[in-house]
Amino acid sequence: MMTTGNREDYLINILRLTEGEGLAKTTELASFMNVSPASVSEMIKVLAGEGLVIYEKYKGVQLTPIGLDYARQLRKKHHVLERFLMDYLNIDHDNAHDEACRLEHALSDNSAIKMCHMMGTPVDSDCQSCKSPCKAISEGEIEVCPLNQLSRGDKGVISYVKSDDSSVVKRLVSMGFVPGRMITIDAILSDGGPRIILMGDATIALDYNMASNIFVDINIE
Amino acid sequence: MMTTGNREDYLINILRLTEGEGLAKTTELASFMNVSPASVSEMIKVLAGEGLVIYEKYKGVQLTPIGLDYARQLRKKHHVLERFLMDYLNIDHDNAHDEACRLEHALSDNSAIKMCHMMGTPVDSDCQSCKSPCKAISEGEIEVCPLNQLSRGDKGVISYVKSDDSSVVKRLVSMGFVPGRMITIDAILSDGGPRIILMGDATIALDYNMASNIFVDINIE
DNA sequence: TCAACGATTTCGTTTATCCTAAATCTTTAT
DNA sequence: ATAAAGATTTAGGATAAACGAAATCGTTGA
Repeated sequence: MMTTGNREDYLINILRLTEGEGLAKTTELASFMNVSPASVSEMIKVLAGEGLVIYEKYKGVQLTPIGLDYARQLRKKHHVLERFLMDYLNIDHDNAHDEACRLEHALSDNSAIKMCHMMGTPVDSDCQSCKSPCKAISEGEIEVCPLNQLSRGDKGVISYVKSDDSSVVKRLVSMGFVPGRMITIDAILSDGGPRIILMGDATIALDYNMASNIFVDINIE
Repeated sequence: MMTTGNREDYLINILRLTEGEGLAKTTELASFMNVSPASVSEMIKVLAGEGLVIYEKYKGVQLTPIGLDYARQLRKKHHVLERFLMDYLNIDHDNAHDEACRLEHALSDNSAIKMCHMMGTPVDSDCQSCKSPCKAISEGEIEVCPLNQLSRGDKGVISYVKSDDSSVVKRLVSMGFVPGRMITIDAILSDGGPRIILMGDATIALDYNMASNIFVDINIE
């Protein structure tokens, strides 16, 4: 099941062309991937031999269920990386896409899932782990709650940070509000006012609205 | 200057073995990289031909200034990725290291720098962009900056207040330094000296270190 | 000094992937 | 229906990188 980065490129591009149904033609794939039709033809044979695609000569190629899983997993990695590059690093879409195309082959499944969690649920389309409720390390009786709704003394672990405004997420992350960190509400200045938060060795004052973007896992008895 | 990921592995491992000075022996490098001495011998010749290493047969190999730059850049990427995987995704060191070894070849220079910025300055050793003051999170319109680094006349809105010492945060908050307040730098007494700050109707003098705990959003053109 | 042993390089192959050119299949226009 | 046009595959060769085995270098103990 461990194919090379190259084969992976073929798989993900077959998925892009077929979206799971229908056949991709050799020439189509070749121009899409900027390689010669001859190369496609050869590689397809190899992939077919590995059970990742079904290939009928002169007809076209399509993914097997196994190949489809594999390709979707790859595309999920692509998406999560692309979003990270765009939302957290301010890279424009075209460059983010190109870079994600390279990085996707090197990112482990585990890291991809953790990145999804870290970013809330920013991955569109078929990212299973991100469509399902993204609770970080679920166990027992846990509830996710926006940080601004916690009371003085409440403790919890950051589950995710989410906002419509990506710069808000970036700022919070750069302050250290990342999934997995434990926080405690030290003080609340007024109902809609700033929260004072303990996180690790730091004490941080955050305004009510900012705090509403941080979602915290808290234990319930 | 665009070598393959493979050549990059050789460069970074030569750097690891020599730390910029001295020679790496063929066998040493071979066992370090888990390849045969024959492979090392051959690859080294190629790298020498590209001006990235200096090679004296039967003696050993060392990086040229160009190769050294290249390898250090790679190692910087490795570090920033490793820290990201460990600090943000909670991956243990060994796995983070292995994954960084793969990802480092696919990460652009630009993204590496932006990741350093995003993470504050968590990258140790030779990460130039992280040794220098890490300002600029976004190239967009807003930048978060510690108050003590603003110049006379600068205006901004308090984004958050942060300190390792919670009594410091409490004191600042009790003075009125809470997220959302607008401030202006009225005067700077000396480089590392007190700042005079206008906030609402009040004028407040804060010492340089205290001011460093207040983070301000400023607009940039 | 010099022979033996370990370190290093060279040589001949292998694997993965690409390419161009030639051969072959499919489709379509008359 | 069928031949030209277009799509696809096969053949043959290139390149990057690896390996094992054989040849070669260098050092060191007697």
